[in-house]
Amino acid sequence: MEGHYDFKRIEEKWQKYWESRNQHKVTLTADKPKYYVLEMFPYPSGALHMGHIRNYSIGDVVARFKTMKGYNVLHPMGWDAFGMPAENAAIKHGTHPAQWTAANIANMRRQQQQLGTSYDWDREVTTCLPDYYRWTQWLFLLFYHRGLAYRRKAAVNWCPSCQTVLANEQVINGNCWRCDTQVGKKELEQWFLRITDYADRLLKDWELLQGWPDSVKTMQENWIGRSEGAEVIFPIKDREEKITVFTTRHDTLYGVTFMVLAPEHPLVMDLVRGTEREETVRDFVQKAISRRAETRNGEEPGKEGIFLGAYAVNPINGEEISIWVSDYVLMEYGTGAVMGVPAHDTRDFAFTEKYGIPKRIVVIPEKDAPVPEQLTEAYAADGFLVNSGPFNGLPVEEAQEAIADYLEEKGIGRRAVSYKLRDWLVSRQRYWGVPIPIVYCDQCGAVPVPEDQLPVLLPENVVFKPGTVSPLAQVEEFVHTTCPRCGGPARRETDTMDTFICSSWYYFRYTDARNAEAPFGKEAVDYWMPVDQYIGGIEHAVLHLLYSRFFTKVLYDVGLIDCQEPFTNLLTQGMVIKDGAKMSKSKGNVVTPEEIFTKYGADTARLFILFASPPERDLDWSDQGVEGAWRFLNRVWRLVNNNADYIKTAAGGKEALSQADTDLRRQLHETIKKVTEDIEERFNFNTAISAIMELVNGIYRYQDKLEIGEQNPQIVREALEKTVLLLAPFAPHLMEELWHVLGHEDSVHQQEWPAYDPEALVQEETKIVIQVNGKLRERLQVPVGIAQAELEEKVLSLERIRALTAGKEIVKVINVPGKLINIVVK
RNA sequence: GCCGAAGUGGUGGAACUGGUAGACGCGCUGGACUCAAAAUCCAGUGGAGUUCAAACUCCGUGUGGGUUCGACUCCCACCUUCGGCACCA
Repeated sequence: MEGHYDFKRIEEKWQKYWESRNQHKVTLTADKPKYYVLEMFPYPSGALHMGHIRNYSIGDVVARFKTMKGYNVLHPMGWDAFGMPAENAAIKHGTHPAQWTAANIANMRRQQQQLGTSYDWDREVTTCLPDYYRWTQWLFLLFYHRGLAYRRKAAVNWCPSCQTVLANEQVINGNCWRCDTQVGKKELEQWFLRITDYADRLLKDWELLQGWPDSVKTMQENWIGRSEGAEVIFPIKDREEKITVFTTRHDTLYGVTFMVLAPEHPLVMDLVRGTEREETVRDFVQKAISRRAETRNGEEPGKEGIFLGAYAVNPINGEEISIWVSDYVLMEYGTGAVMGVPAHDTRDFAFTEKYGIPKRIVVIPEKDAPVPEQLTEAYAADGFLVNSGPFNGLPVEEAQEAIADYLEEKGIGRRAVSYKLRDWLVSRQRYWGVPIPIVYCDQCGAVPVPEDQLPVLLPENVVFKPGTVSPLAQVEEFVHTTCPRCGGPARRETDTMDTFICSSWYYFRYTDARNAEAPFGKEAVDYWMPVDQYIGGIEHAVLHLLYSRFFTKVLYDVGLIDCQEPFTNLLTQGMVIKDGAKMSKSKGNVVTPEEIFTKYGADTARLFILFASPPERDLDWSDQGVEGAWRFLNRVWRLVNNNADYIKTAAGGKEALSQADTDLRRQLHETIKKVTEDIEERFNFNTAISAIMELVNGIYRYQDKLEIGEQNPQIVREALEKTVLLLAPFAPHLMEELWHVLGHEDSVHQQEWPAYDPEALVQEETKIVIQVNGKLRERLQVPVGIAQAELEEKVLSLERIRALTAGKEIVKVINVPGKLINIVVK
């Protein structure tokens, strides 16, 4: 036998075998418990990288394990196939996005098959094909008819490099999430989805998501940014209009000494129109707006302001306060107007310091303490009210209730909630996306394309030129159409949809991927959904994962599905890094799946990736670590092959087990227990694999220590077969091979997952650790059932313990049965 | 600034509910096999010290305190790294 196994031959052989048996095809089987495991589908960029390999290896272990556990497992794969890179490639190389994408898909699918993944390819979903995007359009119209999709003119994020707008979630630190270019603002009429309607439900359904990491929940919570407070209505002196502000600190209403409007606030120019301030204010506002467009997030903002010459009246005490405009107030949040309480808000404090506005303290930390003359910084913490009329002496929390009641009673305000979350901007000025199924008619306005006219096909004859806006707008045959309502001439919407819409519902489509009558059938979706285990990168914490939750809730409300959350359990895998940094071409630390497949095969790649670290953590790529995984697989291969004949020929009657037999058998069943728990409860594949390694070492040691005649072939056989079964989800090809080497004719992946035998775990003796004052001093082998009093006596009579306790008082003896005895002496 | 995660040998990482710190792998050292090497198999491997040896002692999980018979694990304060949010009233 040669030194190592022929992975190429073995992996190809069994991939063909599985395919020929249709082994990974899954159908709705109502009497079997289902399990839906899903890895985030990839963008077809051209080739898989190690992050993909990690993602799919984790998913495949879960899928194969659950299959062996008797579940009807849905494990599909598909392509998030619309998006910018295809269009950029078209501009650069002249290939059509459709062809470029199809070629990439073909290559990546080949690599996934090479990895040995157990996908049901009959359910493959490709978002750029009409049989899929037809239903994306259908869903868009469903949102539209429910008032959840609407068009509005707004200042939106604009990426000059991608030549398109972006949703707020897609702007990362002021830069485009895809190309990292700095994002600016543009005033455009665009389509939005009303995700803000679902803000509260997105926040409240956490109890359905016990299986999600806290980090992701916190990130979504911060993003939604719910604040409870009040709106207060301030009349303007000598004018009809009123200004409403949102505040979370209505308890400090008596401390208001000024008011600030956002530069975009409509009242700003109204207040100065016709006064000598008009020009200066207009200048200021324009500069503030353009400055904000240029300011990167993270830069220290200026808090520039200017007085408008007008006064508002504090409704709670009738005081007149100056009205200002400043860039530190945002039009998009709350009401775009803020009451200034410098003594209790750091931003207001800084503003008054700059412009010499007075401060008034209305909260002090200790009840009835003297009110300080001066403040060096704003006091934003808890305390008791002062200078607040009838509310003096109340603690902050009670004062908020009392003042809110008072505002509502007098009709000068009300309790209110405000969110940071904005509606989802979904228009994109690009070609390679789903056409928005809307037609504009001079007579009828915006008209939805009727369902029976779907899909609105993406035209193929498009000219790609760098820097052109909205390529679809240049395709005359596409743009010019007739109005579905009045039959008159009309123009099609030429923007396409954000690709995050495509990925917000693909997991539903998998349950019924070839349905031509509907996005999915009710029976299929109710059987398979929700996804039991979702696996992917944390970078989607507030993008894809938030959008998908939103979609699911809408579809639930419509009655299309029965689940309110799409993903019951979420595993966010860590990055694959090398030499302390994320793999990247510019750093020159890239290892490609292709080279590992060629040198070691897929099983080694999988085993290394799963062994090197637990899935949520970053994984440090190590060539020597890969070598170790390769060596281990060969060690198993050798062990099985060397014993195959021996255990077949020597299958005799059951004899009494020797001590070595019992010990090996105990180790085997302890390993089964541990591996099962590690996979099932914690996804700790690394410790599961290490336990199997120890077992393999144990079998080697058993055979090394005993002459052939002293060994028990039945025990060896049991150990080898179960080792192969335990390793099957991790190294599916080699274990299939070895399963057959052991004389079986069916697939190892269709076997039952081994159960441990509790009787094999029973020990006659156990090791007790003995401590004196908490320090390990001795170990003692004792029978399992030993009486505790007898054990203590035995321990105290040990020579070494007597020496250590001689002349000292034994204060007490701690006895952890079966484990440890600690003698406390003084 | 706020929120979250993490800091353990030369190294990737174990230690699950407070109970033998360092499993398993890598690397390194020694041995077997070989003409030799590769491959493989076996053994050793946290640091310092005592010892012919068997053994034993002390130190040791980012830092400083605390709780406890006993702390990588719990509490308080701090340091460092990574990630998210960032004028959100």
